[in-house]
Amino acid sequence: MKMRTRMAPSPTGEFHIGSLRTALYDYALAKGSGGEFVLRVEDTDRSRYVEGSVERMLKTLKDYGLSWDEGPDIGGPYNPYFQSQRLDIYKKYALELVEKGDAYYCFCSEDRLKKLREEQTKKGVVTKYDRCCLNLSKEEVRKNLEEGKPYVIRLKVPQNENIEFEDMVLGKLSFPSDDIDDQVLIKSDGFPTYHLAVVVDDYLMRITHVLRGREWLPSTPKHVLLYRFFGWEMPKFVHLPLLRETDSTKKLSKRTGSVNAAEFLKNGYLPEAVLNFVMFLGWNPGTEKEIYSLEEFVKDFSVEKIQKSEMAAFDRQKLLWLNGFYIRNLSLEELWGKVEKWNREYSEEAGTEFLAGKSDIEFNMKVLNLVRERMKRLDEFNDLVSYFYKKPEIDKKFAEKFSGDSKKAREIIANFTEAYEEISNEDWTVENLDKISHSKLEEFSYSPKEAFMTIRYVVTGQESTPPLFDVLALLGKKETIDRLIHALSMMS
RNA sequence: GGCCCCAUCGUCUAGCGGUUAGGACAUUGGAUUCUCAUUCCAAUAACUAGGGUUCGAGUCCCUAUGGGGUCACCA
Repeated sequence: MKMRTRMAPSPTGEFHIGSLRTALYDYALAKGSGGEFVLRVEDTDRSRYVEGSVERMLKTLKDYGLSWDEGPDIGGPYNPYFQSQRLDIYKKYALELVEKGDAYYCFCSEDRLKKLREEQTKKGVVTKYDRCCLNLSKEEVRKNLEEGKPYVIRLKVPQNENIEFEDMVLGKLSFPSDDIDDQVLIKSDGFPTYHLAVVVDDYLMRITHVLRGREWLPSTPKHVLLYRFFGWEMPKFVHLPLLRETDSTKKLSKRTGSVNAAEFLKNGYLPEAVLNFVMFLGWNPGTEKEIYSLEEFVKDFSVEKIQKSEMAAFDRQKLLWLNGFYIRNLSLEELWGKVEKWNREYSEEAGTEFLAGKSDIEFNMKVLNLVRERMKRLDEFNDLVSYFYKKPEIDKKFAEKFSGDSKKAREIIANFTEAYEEISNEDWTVENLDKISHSKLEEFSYSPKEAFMTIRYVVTGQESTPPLFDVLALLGKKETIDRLIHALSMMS
């Protein structure tokens, strides 16, 4: 069965990582069934509209490798895809409901509603509209309308009934209708609320499966009622687990890290890795496979395997591991491409310098090869390799700590400098450096640690680097000896 | 508070009446080693509690407890 899914974000801020998950599941369902994935902008709240957020959202989706068949940018058979451009449609349907007696005009002021809610809260009863305007006569309504009194249109929720529906994840669900408020359908500014707009649009756009976060579950009965009043067939509902931090029962929060989908890219995560990670936020194949490309995911994803648990944890530690895994499994060329791209887009913002960018590509690839398994994020590259491109700053005291005293440190450096000077340029290889260095170790009875760590530090300015002789071999004879001599002079 | 939902190693989870309760992350130990990583091997570690149903329950039912969602002219 061909499925049509939709992702319906509201342009009220940044694109949340949870929305990326919803989009991914929508995409997989549509693509996996040969159907269409549509994007629809739910911009019915004018007060919260954020300039440029639609464009940023589309870009983020593309950056993650997702595409859509219909949407605000490309249009489609059910134009337009901005709800703000469909006002007439919602109005028409709302009026149809009023006509049939399933909705009614309400002229209550927001002030009155607020007071009403406060009273109800104080009494400890369900907060809902008291139906003050339900029984206004046609005359009164007409008069109010003519006077230009602000109004809303409310759904007339039937009393004393259980509203039942089926969710594909949770199964049969039932809500007592008496707890459901007479939801506003059309706001006083003429815009529809979410509830009216989704139902109308999902129907008109022939959406077959509605995927959304679990927070929507309690308002689904309202939608069910709307489908019933309109006499429309309902789509399948699929409510997804909420996202939360590991070690916390709280929702995902900015304080513990990014929640913005685009920010992960900025922070050096690979889109493939984030996507792979996001796939498992509420779903898993029931097998032990956990590395998934988008294509594989589209093939394996099924609604049946979506978790029933309330929340799925966003394990940042695991995301980091996964990202490192992806980095290590890329070919050198692919990885270099990603490093370059990251630096082009984000290094300035991140405040790091892409020294390798000005250097020889062949050399760069060798450098990358040495550090790749030490990288968990793309942004770590620049710091990891800086000493290949510029002389390090070294600290005298620090250089001495490996051998215990300054005299010995100088001695080590001098002896190795001398030994290395005897190696010809052609013989300046990892194997030779290794052989000669070890023989010097024996000759002077240095421990491997004191000697090699001293050399490592004065040449690179770092305590941890790739294997020492790989580093020296790549750095070249001249550069290595320059640095050793410089260290010697500053230490004496 | 009302309504609704959920409950397995430290963490994320698999499990859909009979399993030595599986995997991954993390942790610890070992191998490799000049450091840091990587890689490989190994170890530790879980069914919230109490009642039922059943020959047999992590799995089905009830209750308690715990957690979460939601109660707007926001989505």
